[in-house]
Amino acid sequence: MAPDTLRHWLHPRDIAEARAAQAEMAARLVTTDDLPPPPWRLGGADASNTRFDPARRVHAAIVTLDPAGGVLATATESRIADFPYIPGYLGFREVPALAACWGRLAVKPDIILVDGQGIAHPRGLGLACHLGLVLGVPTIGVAKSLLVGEGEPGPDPGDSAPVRWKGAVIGMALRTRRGARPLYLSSGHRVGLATAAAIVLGATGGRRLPAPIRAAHQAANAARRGATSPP
DNA sequence: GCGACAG
DNA sequence: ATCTTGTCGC
Repeated sequence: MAPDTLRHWLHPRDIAEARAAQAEMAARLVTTDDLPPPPWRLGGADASNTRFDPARRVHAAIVTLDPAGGVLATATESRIADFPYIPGYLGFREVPALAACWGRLAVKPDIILVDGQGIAHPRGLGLACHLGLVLGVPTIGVAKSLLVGEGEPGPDPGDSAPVRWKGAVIGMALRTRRGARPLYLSSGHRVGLATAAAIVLGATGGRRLPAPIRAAHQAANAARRGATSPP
């Protein structure tokens, strides 16, 4: 893509431009499987924010795990976000820092599990889609709550229910652990929903969140704790 | 106009 | 997102 297109996708000057960038990206999104053959190295992406400064400094992390779950590589990036947190526009706040993490990550994963929505988003372009398009890498949206749509799975691990919104299925509510709130999965980029569900369920290991997301969360928190300057 | 609202 | 360790329960 042209350099200025990347600027547009990462640093819109206002909401109108951000919406236009999301429309461009949505037109390029691939929501069916376009993956290398397994086994895959799974990655996790997440960001941590500071209390009392919720709309400024972001601490992002991407980790790579081997098929057995061991951490192969970690990269973090702490910076002042140039876009505030606005529901529906999270990508513009977190993707620039996550892209910096990707550039320094010593071992790249085949698929990234992203802490946020994929296409289960008002304009079909959640954080996972945004990151996948900017990096050109397969991604899965793994959210802990819904932004749009509805869906309630049964109580047993593995139980699922479609997430429906405006008459269409946009994702899947998946119970990964008994007694815990479900996860909401949706296609990010180049990964279909069925494959996404199999991958997430296989990486759960008895916990609510899949291992790559947990590892990324820990790395992002560690970056925040260890960050210099104002907490 | 009112309420909802990933992280 | 963040404030927070131990504690109650399966």
